[in-house]
Amino acid sequence: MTTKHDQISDTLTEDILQGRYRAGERLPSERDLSARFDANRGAVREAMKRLEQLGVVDVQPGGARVKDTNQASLDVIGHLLNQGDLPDRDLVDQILVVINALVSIAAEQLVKSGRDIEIEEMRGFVKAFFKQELNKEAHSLARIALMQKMLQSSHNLPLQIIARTLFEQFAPSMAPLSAYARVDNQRFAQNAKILDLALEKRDLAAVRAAFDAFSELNRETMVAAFDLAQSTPGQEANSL
Amino acid sequence: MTTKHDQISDTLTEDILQGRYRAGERLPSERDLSARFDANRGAVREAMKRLEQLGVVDVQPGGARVKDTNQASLDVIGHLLNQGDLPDRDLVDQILVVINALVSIAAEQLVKSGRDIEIEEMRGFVKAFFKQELNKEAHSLARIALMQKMLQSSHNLPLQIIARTLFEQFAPSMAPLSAYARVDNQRFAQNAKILDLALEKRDLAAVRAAFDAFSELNRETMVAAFDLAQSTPGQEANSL
DNA sequence: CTGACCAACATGGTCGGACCAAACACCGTC
DNA sequence: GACGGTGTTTGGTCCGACCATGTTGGTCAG
Repeated sequence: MTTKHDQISDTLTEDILQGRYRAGERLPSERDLSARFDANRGAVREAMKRLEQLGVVDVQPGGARVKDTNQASLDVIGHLLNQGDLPDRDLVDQILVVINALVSIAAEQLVKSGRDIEIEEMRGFVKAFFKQELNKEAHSLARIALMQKMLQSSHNLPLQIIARTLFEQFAPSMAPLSAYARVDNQRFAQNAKILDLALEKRDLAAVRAAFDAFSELNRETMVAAFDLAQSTPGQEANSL
Repeated sequence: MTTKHDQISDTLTEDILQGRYRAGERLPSERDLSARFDANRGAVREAMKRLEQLGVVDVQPGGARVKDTNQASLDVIGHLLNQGDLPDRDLVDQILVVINALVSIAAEQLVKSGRDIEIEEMRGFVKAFFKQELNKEAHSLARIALMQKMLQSSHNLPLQIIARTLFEQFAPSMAPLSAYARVDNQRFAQNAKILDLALEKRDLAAVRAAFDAFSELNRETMVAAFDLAQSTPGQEANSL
């Protein structure tokens, strides 16, 4: 069982994100909330602290007011994705754009100032795509490993934090869609070879171009899976 | 006066980020902490909730364990910047890299799918740099306005959230450095003209290149100011 | 009727003490 | 030395209370 203050904060977060409380509006008092959730005020307060840190609410003496979504913390993304049966398609696309861009920066940093060893290690991950007989799961794991290695090699803390935060919220929402994914191994292999070559030469522009192509292919794959899932609804329960 | 649980969470955050508690180590119990801070356990619990949400600590029945920095939330950046007299130079550079990249993505999105009106509005902000008689403050404001307009035009929520979060933590740390900034108005104007032209044509590659150059110039300016400040210490108090 | 002022009320912040279930540490048993 | 049980510690929750401040509504002078 999850803790009580987590239930409270989750419920309130959902309420707010779904617009049941408009931005600027005042939330019920802690005493009212403790009555509504049949909980002690202390538990409610802990939940409020969470909401506050999530950036969806501004707690002040006199009352707690709801903030606008775009003033929230990055962690709201996960909540936004979990609204409804399927995540919002636009949001999914936006996240993919950002993730790809972040990994692209990491690649750039790697080429610019990475050690030779790191480049070599990176090429090892890229070479995983040369083998075209990868099945769907192995392919997915290889893509994730590649991205994570890239981020790690960037030696850029904010970059790593942002990417991880985004990814952690994104992955669970996309997991049920893996059944619909269709990966074009050949195109991935093609792109991987170009990327590998660019890495070997440490050609910044080439790496950038190759990696963007790689990312774009990745994004297309996921968006296609998403659209396919959306047009074939009602199979959420038996995906496991 | 700040609230008590804020003092507690700030102090503990600082302690952890400065390595006084190693990753994996257990934090003192809530009861011990409430004694140390001469506070009620409820206040400590609220502080712990904040630390937990900050991602620097993992609270579980049995004890609270310190997490690794790169598992933290993006909000730790501000705390990391506030350590010591002057922010860490590498971290500052990393943040600038990320911010520039984010705004660059926004620019890309704008060119790809922005409405004509938005492009025009954007050009208005770019044109602000044509006038070379801008003083330091006006120039700084113009740069910020340009970036924010760009992010807003991207219609990418995660992007906006990330950029805002980063910027909000970054700006206060950089404020005292504005005195050391030396802006090369001419180069900015030059870059602005190229960027303006690229925007007019909606030439994606050109916009990207122009904007990257613009960002790089921006970054150079700030890093230079930073280095100058670092070599001229002991003037923190009278900067206002 | 309008506007300024003031008192009563509501709200968040803090406190002290208490109980529970689960995790942990210790110790004797085998 | 490995194992199991027990007592302690820890976080999670509850209750009731007090304070300072913010909010609200009503009163009163203009």
